[in-house]
Amino acid sequence: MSKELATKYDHLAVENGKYQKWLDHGCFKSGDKSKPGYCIVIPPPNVTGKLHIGHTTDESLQDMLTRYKRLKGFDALYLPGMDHAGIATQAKVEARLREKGISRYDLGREKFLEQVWAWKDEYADTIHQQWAKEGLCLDYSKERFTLDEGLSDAVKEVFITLYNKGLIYRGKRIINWDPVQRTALSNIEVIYEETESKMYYFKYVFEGSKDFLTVATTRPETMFGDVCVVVNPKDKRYKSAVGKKVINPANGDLLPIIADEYVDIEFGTGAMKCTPAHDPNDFAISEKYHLEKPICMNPDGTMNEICGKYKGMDRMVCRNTLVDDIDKAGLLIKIEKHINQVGYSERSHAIVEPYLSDQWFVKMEPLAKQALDFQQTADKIKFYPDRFEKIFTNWMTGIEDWCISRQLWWGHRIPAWYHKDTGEIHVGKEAPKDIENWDQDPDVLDTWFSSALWPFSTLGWPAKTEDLERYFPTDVLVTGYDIIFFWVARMIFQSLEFTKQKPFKDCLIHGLIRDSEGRKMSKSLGNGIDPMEVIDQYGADALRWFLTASASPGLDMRYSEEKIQAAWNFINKIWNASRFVMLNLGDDFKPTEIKYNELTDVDKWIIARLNKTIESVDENMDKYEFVVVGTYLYNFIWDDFCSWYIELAKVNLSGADFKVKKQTQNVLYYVLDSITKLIHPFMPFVSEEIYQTLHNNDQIFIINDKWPKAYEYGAKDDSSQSIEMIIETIKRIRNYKSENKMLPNAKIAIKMVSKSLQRKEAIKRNAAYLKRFGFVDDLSIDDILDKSEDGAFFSVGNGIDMLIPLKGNIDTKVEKERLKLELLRLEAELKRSNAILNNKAFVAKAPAAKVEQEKAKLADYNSQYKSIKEKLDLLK
RNA sequence: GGAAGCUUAGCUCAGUUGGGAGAGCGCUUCCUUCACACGGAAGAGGUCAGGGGUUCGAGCCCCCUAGCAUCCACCA
Repeated sequence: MSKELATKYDHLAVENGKYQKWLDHGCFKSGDKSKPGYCIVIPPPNVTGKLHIGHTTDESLQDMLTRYKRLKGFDALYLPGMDHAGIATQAKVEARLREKGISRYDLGREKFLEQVWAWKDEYADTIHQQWAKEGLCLDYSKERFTLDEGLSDAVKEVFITLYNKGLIYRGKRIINWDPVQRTALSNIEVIYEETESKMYYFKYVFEGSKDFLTVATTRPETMFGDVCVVVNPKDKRYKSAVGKKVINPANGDLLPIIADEYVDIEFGTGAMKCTPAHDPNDFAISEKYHLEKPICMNPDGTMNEICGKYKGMDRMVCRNTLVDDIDKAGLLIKIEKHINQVGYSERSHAIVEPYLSDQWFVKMEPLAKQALDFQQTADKIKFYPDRFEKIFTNWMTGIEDWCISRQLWWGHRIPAWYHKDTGEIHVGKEAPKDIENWDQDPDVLDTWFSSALWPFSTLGWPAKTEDLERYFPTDVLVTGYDIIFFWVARMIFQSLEFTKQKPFKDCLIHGLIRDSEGRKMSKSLGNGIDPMEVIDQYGADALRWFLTASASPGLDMRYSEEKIQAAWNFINKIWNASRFVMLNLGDDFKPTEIKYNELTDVDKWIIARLNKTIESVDENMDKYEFVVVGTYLYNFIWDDFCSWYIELAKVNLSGADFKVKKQTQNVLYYVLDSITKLIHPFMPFVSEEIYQTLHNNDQIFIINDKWPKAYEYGAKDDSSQSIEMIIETIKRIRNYKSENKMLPNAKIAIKMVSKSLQRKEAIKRNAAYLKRFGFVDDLSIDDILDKSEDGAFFSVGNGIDMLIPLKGNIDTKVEKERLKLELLRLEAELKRSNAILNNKAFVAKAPAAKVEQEKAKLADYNSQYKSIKEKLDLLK
């Protein structure tokens, strides 16, 4: 052991430089064909800025799984990449330009895109540095970007194929229009928020009459686009009105009154204005009755030329001005407060305008059906937790067509050209030959269109590559529930359509990280946590342990610094335990073969505990139950290994028996070595540091080693009763001293009593531990207790009693009370145990092992009860 | 309106086919013993939201109620 660990865990010293070394030694390279393949693709972060703690959560889980699989002997590929993030990135770059007083239109498309690419390079760089700090074992030789050549080709391939199959079409539909970004949005990019708005009631006077009917609206400015008033045919109030005309108070136009079942008699006045170009339901009515669809707004949300004097006004200004004017004309009846759901743009937070516009759509019904059918097969994607499958299938059922065109510049240009004269559409990878006669569609595709292809486009699709063959379908997708619709669902139907396979076998959904008060982290609240600051302060290992080992699948978790500190403390504990081991192995230590049968009881005990831990960890890693894994590791390392084994081993290490010492050293080495691998997926840096130090070699890397095997030593049914008994006895002694206000290190005499030769032998073998940790200076072992002997009496269990002799110094009254309490406790146990065992249904139905276990407990309680009862009777 | 969650110790949360209520932090008492005081030892603290049901047995399964938060849909 030429290199020693520092006395205190220093995360900065441990983590600095390691990542580069891993890269230099190709630790993250994939492609070893002698092993089975395994693959996780990173959910590509947006190149809009820095990674936040949500990314770190995702990535910690993915990295943990990849490292685990590597140790398990897989050729595990963790594939990196980033997303161009159309709207988001363009908005950032536009905002930056705006500070200089420049708009994208000033620059023009080409110059503007140069600016965006520069931005992309800058932030890609930042993201790379962040991944390094997180310690992600990404294979950078396979890194992809959604706008790179291969992926762009995949996008074109998909677009053209779907177009030719009739699953992509261009049409004039009501879409969600963001007047700030000046682009169409898909339905899920609109966030509905309950908003207090106003309901305006206007008089619509009948043509040639003074009578009127009342129409209510929340958006008066759209009245310039009205084409009729609709009532329900069953509405008696308006029976006679149908077929007549009323005057639009906004512009004096005559509007026919028509009848349609769509109108809800109960709502408002029962008379609805119909604005086909600015409302999806009105649009449907206009289609049904072949009505005009006049548009009254410009793309930037100002009123257009059909609005007369309101032309050029912003829609909200127009609303107020128009209402004033109508009021002056005596046609305003009332204004009421009205709570309704208003749609806001996810990115710009502008109020979204339903707007009639020419856009490209993906026809969802056949694709959704394919995905839903697939989930009925045995080959279906497994969601963890499985309730998210329902979220997915519910959404896919009855889903509307996906608007995929965006009036932006940053993104995949739609591969469609329109003939200047004939209007003919050409869709293809290349432009038509007589390009001078054609104009390419200026729009780009929704950024999620390319993300949807990510699991296979990154592996080379549409080419039939070796990687695709080897790593696809990918093994698990890890992401938050907030993007199931945006991304997960779309990957599934696109993958099924184009590869005829699922994109991933498992889908692991995690929750969101909230602040310590349970609020969502957001820029406006300023409550976001920068993962890089946390890493600087506590280390990536501590942050990763917190993120992976304390979050239940699918549930949100609160961030708090105390929890990170607790994680740090745990690592510090591991660090110091490692220090202890290395100090006690010595500089020239070379492990020799562990001869299991020659080990002391404590050595066998820790190996039994290790075996059980490995078994449980394996089982729960495969179920993605990381909290359970974390609990097993924590308890094993802190309680079993640090609190008990290291302490007990001190006896072996300081003893005179060289062979015992050497074997215990071997076991310490073996267990610590196993621990480093067990924690490696969670804490890659510190585990590497300890591993290399333990092996006295900084040119070997833990990730290339093998995951520990349960029962490499010892058998499954090995009993570790003798050490459990020793531990129990030590606890009893400590408790007795504490209760009796004795110092913990007060010397004490004890008498251990058992009729079993085997148990007496076990006590004799392990007497040194009792002496050292119970501070026992006089230990005697007997077959039978002379019940008249004065002292504090205990039944330790397992047929062993203990007496702390007090030779006349005992307060008999107190001792009697203590024993009575103990009897009461045992009586309750006996009652419970008997009740269960006397139950025929239990004995018949419960697993045999469970029944046996209960019987053994009952026997033990009985013997303890008997011992104490006898002793108590003698005191009377 | 529909769906899927959550409610367990003072706080934050685990609790894996139903079989003796757990952890971290905080709190009390004691201990600077040669891995660790970012530690060790011993403790206190819970009618598992409430009510009903199934079962020999329920924190866990079923039903109802209340509170909290989420997603989807939506009427002008």
